[in-house]
Amino acid sequence: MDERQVGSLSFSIDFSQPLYEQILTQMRSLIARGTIGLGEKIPSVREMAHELKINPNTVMHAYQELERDGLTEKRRGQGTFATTSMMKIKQFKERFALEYAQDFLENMHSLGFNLNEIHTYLTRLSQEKGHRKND
Amino acid sequence: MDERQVGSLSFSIDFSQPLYEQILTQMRSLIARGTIGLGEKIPSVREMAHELKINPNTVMHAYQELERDGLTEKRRGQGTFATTSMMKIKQFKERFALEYAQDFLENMHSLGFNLNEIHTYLTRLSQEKGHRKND
DNA sequence: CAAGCGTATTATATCATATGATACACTTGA
DNA sequence: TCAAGTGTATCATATGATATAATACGCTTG
Repeated sequence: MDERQVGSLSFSIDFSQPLYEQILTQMRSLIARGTIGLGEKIPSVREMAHELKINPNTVMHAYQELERDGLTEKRRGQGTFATTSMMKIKQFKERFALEYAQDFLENMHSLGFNLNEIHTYLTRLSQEKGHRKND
Repeated sequence: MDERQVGSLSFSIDFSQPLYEQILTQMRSLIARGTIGLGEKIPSVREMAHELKINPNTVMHAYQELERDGLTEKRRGQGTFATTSMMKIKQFKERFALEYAQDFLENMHSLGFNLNEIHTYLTRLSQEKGHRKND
């Protein structure tokens, strides 16, 4: 694992996943959580590539996905910016939360757990971790 | 999507995932849920390959993972059998349930949801689906 | 108009995935 | 005994995703 700063942002890069997916996931989180504010400029393709020591094409790949997610808006000659639409971020979060929850339910179901057991399991796990700070 | 019978078992194969992963996931589920009983013989590598119209090597790949999971035992010259150990199945289920739950919590967390919101979300979703039969 | 943007193209390399063919060692039942 | 059915191993080959590298174009701003 490798922790790198790009401007005020921190990215952790390893080899467990495709590089563009790691950038994508972490940028999504930064925007969804509001660490990057509405309309705020995000690092340019070249800057990201240089700071993370990876190829600009790889960063491009991630940035194009962000655009499809509705989380960013690109302005030619200026750069890439977080969306100014709170609604788009809300929609993104709803969409992915739904997907994550469905996948989770489906996975647990395929192991033979029913809804009661799934709830019990998640409650137990989240209580174990529950003494961490709220955020 | 393509639904195929292998002996008394049904497999659905598409191109959304690697073939060996689809076999692996579905075999895991069949054993974890008890559709395939303790010590029961599972289809041979060649039979699976023939019925699913895929390469034996691809089936082998999946079967070797099942072995590592502790869900099957191979007997040279005889075939592959579901484990006779209820304990191993229980351990498998615990391990994956933990992994699925942790991934889910982490994913939701990265979207900015806190534990309360996660629970609310999952409850809402499982209630929507809740009128399906228990199984 | 230079510097910094996103974008496009072409080439190359590696790895995971999948297929195909063949062969070997083992077990069972006829 | 031996044929048939097992798991296993080893080649070769093909494709797609991932990543790098180099280069160039069009747009925007100071």
